Amino acid sequence: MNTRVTIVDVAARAGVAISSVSSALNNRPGVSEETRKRIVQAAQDLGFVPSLRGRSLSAKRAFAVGLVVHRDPYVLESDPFFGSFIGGIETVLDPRDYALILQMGSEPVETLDRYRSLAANRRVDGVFLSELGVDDPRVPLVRELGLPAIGVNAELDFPMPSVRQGHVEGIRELVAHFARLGHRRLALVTGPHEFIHAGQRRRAWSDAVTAEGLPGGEIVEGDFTYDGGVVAADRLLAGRAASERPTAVMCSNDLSAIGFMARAGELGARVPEDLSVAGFDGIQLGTYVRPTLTTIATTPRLLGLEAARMLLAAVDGERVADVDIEPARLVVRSSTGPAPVLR
Amino acid sequence: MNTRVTIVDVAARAGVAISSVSSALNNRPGVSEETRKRIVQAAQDLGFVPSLRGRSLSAKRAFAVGLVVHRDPYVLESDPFFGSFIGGIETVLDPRDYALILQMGSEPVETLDRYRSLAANRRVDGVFLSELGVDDPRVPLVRELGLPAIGVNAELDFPMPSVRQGHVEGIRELVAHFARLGHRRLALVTGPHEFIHAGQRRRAWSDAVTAEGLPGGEIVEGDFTYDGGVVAADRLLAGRAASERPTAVMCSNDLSAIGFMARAGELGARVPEDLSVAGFDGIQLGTYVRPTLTTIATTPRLLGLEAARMLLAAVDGERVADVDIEPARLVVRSSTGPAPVLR
DNA sequence: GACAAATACCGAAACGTTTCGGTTCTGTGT
DNA sequence: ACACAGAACCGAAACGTTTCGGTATTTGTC
Repeated sequence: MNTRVTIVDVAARAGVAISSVSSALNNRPGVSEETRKRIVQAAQDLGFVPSLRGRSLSAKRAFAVGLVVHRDPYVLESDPFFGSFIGGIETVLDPRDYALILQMGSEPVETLDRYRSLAANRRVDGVFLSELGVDDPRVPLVRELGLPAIGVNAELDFPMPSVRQGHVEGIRELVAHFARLGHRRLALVTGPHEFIHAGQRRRAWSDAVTAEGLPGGEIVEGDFTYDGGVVAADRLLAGRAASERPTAVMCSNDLSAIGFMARAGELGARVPEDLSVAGFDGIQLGTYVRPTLTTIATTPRLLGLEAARMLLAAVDGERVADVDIEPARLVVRSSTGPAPVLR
Repeated sequence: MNTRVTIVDVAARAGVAISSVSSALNNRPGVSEETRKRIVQAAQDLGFVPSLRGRSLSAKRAFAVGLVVHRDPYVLESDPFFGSFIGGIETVLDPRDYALILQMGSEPVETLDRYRSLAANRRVDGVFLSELGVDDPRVPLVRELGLPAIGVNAELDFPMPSVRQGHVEGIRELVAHFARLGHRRLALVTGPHEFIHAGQRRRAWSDAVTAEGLPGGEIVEGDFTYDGGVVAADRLLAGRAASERPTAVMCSNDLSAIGFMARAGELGARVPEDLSVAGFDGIQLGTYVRPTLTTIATTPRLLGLEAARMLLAAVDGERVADVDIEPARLVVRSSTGPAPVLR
């Protein structure tokens, strides 16, 4: 019973050749308006849906794109990024009848193999490259595999098209915010140096601090986790007199900022009275914790949307230009306040 | 240059017919050991990878399975479940050369359409049904579409094969834990009643409370979010004398428990001195907050692993039996303690 | 009314596998 | 020496589409 209706059924019902059906349904020229109507009608009557498999073989396309996430599941757990990012991707993929193939590799090596097998049997027509590392081995790999790819928040000299959300503006706003509040002793908690976006945020921070004419301040490396924030708070606050502690800290993502705040409280630093803390990302959780977290809000959904649009264009063989979406902006909430008066 | 090596190339090099190559490479009988070796060698020399598209068309299979997530991105954001769940799925899919197609629908209606189009062009060979609702419309739909499916944490009378992780044991352990600590005034914060697992946890709770001979206590409906926990804390604690407040509360997931704890603190209830709070899930965040969260720890990775194994079996036409994985167990941390002494 | 050009339509090949029926070959038993 | 079973191998069809070259038909021109 369950034999699907194919193009030959439609052709038979409309009394034409299958090539005509194909032309009619794909709006190719060379078929009269009259028969086109008849064919469309027949297709509709029979509930014809072109077989993806047939199309795929003939068109040499997979009609799918790939996203390989290489993260520890437990980091992913609290990661706001991919949910919204994927949501944005879907928005574009769906109307074009493309699908998203998701792979997860915890080990970096494993990840490379995923790309390799994705390419080997041509399961995808293109891939996203997100969470880029410095000298990321995936870049030469996809190039070698001849796989169209779009970089997400890549460096400016990235060798393939890339979509970016500016971080400079937001960070500059934050530093200005700190300066206006009278802070002089700043500190930064970075992400792991092997991620390029960690380095980007770090440089933007240093530039902004210099531009405001403030002292450089300490920089400690975190790891984008809650725990990393806790450890950073220990490094910057534990065993120090109030006068030696920084009064304003930016953490390179919200999760670590939240960990930082929690530990700061335990170490006797009240937020924001003694210490201002800000994050980066704009995750929901930041509006729930007390005090609510000042942050630089990103829009991963938009990033995904634009990335998908670009990838499909690249798959179609178009030359696609880099895109900069609306930069991440400062969102002031209650974890930042005036610098404490020194005794 | 980029023309892929196909089975005919292999056949030519080995000096045999393509049908023999196919037989040899798929370990079908009817080809001598000698020529099999020769064929395998030729395939290796040429770096032959069978085309998924060709196989797909011929075998009438997509070699992919689907997962449709229907959640608000912002709930997903803090959701530990899918990261690990998907990780578990991949473990099984990968060696079998299957891929996972992920779709996200925020609207329930949208979700149904996703399943429909997934089935219409046969993009997947089967799907997972997770986060089941009561009278979930997806069930009749996949049935009508003739799509193999596996339920995840479905009810016992679920009409298709399903993998479950027991929640009864852990909840019974938690209630016993509360009883042993001297708590008599209990309360439960549920999930939205339209999710079956919310109902399941609620019933298990009531049963366990009765079994321990404790008074029923209050039950308020939450929504699995941090905010829902905050609201529930207001409902149960605000404007009440200590003697009227519950002394032990279980929230139906960790995120809402964390929200509950935060608000409880603001309302002057110290955790765990005045009030014991427990969650359900076992997310990483629960080990970070202070006090660390007592919870009932689930293992979504195992759930995904088993679900994928079952789905592939179902796709192969096997009759697959339900599977119960190791139940979720109580993990006592520091958010629960002895009941306060009444004045 | 003849001829060229444009249009509508068709048939077959191509995409890369698997499968199935058929042919050739080898070896066994009589 | 012959029949015959079984193994090894082959050719072609099938899966469902798109594309391309070709033929028949219409239209337009002089």
